[in-house]
Amino acid sequence: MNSRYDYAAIEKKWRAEWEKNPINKEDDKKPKYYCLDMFPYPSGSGLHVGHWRGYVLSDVLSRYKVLQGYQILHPMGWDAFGLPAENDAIKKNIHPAIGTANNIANVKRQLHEISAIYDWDREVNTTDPKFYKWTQWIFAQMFKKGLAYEKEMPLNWCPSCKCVLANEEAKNGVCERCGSVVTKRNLRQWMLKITKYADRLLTDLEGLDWPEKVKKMQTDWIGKSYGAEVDFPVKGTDLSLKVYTTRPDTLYGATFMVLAPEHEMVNEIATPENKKAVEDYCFAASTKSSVDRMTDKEKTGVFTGAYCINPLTGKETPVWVSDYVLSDYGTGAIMCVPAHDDRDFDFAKKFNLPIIPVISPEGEEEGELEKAYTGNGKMINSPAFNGMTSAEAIKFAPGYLEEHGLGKKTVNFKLRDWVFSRQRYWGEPIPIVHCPHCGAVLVPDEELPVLLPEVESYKPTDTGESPLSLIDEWVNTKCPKCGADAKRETNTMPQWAGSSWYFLRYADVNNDKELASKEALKKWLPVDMYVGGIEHAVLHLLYARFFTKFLYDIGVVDFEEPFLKLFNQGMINKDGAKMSKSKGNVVSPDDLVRDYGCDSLRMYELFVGPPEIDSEWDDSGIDGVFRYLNRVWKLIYNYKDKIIADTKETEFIRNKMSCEITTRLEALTMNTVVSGFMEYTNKLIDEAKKNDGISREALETLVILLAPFTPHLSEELWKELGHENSVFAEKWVEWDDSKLVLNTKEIPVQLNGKMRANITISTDENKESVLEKAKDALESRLEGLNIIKEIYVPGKIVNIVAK
RNA sequence: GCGGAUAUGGCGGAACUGGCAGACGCACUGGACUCAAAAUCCAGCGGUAGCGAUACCGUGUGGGUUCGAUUCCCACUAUCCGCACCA
Repeated sequence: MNSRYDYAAIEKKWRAEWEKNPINKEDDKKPKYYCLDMFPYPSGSGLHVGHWRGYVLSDVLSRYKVLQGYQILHPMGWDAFGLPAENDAIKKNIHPAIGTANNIANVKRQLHEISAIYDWDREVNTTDPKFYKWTQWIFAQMFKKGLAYEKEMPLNWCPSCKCVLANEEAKNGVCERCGSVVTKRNLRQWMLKITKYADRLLTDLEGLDWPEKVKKMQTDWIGKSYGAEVDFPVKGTDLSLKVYTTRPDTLYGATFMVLAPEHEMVNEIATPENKKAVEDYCFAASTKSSVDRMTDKEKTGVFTGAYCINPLTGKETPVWVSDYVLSDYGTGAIMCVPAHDDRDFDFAKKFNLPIIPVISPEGEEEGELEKAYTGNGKMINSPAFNGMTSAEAIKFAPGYLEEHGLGKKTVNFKLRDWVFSRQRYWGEPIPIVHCPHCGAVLVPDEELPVLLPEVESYKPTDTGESPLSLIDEWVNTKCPKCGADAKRETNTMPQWAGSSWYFLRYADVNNDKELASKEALKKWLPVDMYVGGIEHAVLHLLYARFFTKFLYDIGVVDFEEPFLKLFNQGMINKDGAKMSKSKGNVVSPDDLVRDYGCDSLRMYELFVGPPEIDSEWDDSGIDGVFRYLNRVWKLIYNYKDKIIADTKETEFIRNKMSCEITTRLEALTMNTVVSGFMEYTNKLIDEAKKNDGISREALETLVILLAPFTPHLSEELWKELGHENSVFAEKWVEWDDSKLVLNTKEIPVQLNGKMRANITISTDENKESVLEKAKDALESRLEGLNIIKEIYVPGKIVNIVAK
């Protein structure tokens, strides 16, 4: 054994050894553990230390589970469709498939440096026809069930990406990918009916072991609300306007109505003298950017000239049009209660509309309202509800309206259907043929995959058509149903398609009969631990849950939730900013592996801070971990031939260490695991020096505990301790609870709550004796004082209260 | 605007159910080894006063509960995150 810790040689040796003899062997006698990383997009700039963080964490867990006797599925793959590869292809004039393959090769090389126990035989790649065959197949099954449909409607259009965006990709009216301001465009697109699953997506969140934050984000995104639909007859016609409200209790206070500019009845009800103004307003609204529509706080609007009748008061309510009303939520029309809604209040003030309060705040005088009162209170001016509180009325009102045939109880969701087509080349072709006679016809399952054809130019167009539409020989085909001349769908699927189900494919990557066999799915799924960034809280994670639920409904999988436990690792920043090539603050793992070794970097990735919090990369921080591993090396080097029997102290330290490391590892507080290692190893080193020797149990415990974190070092030291087998063939350490306390203990003594002395007691010492000792220790300080109270918390602390 | 989270030395951060605040590490200071340096080892390292034992102050701010509060309660401030005209 070398006196120096030669990490480079050790790591090279064991990596080769594991290549020949993988430490994770499939064995159906063992329980399974599926530990999954969110698979990366193979970008050209490669991995930085921030990417390592999650991968190290999941690998530590996987190796820990190996030691606990599980068979592990810990796979890796590539989410490789998408715009960057396509844009890169346009720039370099190479096929995106080639650029993608190059990037994969590079990132794969970098991933090898982590020494994770990935099973590369199970690699998946979303751009591989053998894979996207099944992405298309899932779409086909959705089509058959009526969950995939075509619709023409105003959609989010990113002028820079030149394609439509899903609602989830256009938060705040800005493209999630490139930050451009999104415009609205009327386009015919493929939609997936995710809204049909809204309730299940909401209620099933409850049982998941996920961060509360993510559950809340999904809950808010789904946005379930309870209320009522109320019909307002349009004066002088047979028409009526349907509105949705969550505040049916305030119906007596509804003094006007507002329609979204896109509402279908706008034209119908506008009076001739107002028609021109209304049309002008609606046209202006249609050209306004989504951002402006969302952020303009100043209300605008136009009167239609029409009036509705408030069904409860019988009074006339003028009907207005304003772009603060959303056309695609509720009914696209609202009743306005300016007294109790901020937005309606602003509108009423601006256009001088009547304000009638119907809720009176408790204990306050009625008077001219300066702003809307949105709190609870007593119902007033509301014959049917007077005497109730607003909380009572809100429950009572829907039933009352139903009884009188004025409306009905309803729930509404913010979640919209998923816009599922993109006008770009580098994605899965949608397996549809458009026939002049039969309409949209599915490509039969047995003809899948519909291969992505070669094309001259990948450049997107401004027309809302995919580059695929330029390839006549591909576009022109026969209708699978009637054989007539027909055209292929030229849109492709969004980037999220493959990632919505890839975790199923790992179970059975080579299957060409099914997306995965029933047996394989039963064996490995669902995912026990899913590790990845928070940025997918409502995108990927919502889509994947939706796909899983659909596949459950058609009998492909037998579970409804794909990811039982989720962990979001924080980002690693440098100089206070997210690492990026353009900022030049990228820290490369390659250099650190060269200078400190993989084991040091693995351990430092965990030590840098609490794993769920964003952390700042500290260049010299890794020195501390490196020094620590050198101390471990020296401990074994110096004492492996000086083995003595366990002393009371080492027995205590190794039991305590086993207990602490395991508890902290289970809690995923990885930074404290590392500090725990340092703390207890330092203690063992002190003991070894004191006794000029140390027990075999102490050294072996340390080496096994370290194995998931520093696998190469542990293997080497395990061999140095005289073992033939791999350390990963061992069992995870156990400890003896009865050895977690020593028989004597030092406890603090306080006088009036201030720490004044320490006393040594034996663990079973009685209260009287402890207090006696404590008072002795405080003797001089107690002179001239009267003891008022004596507190002893057994084994913890003594506090004497004296005056 | 609404909702959520966080606040501890020069820095990253520990502290289990209310019980020695600052574990562990970085940086720094002094010492040993060395011709010298690096590496390593030893010691110190919240603030103020003191040669010193020690004393007082100290977990964002102000109050409260308690023998005892980083931890619980109330109010406030700052920062970060999510949502944002969803009726």
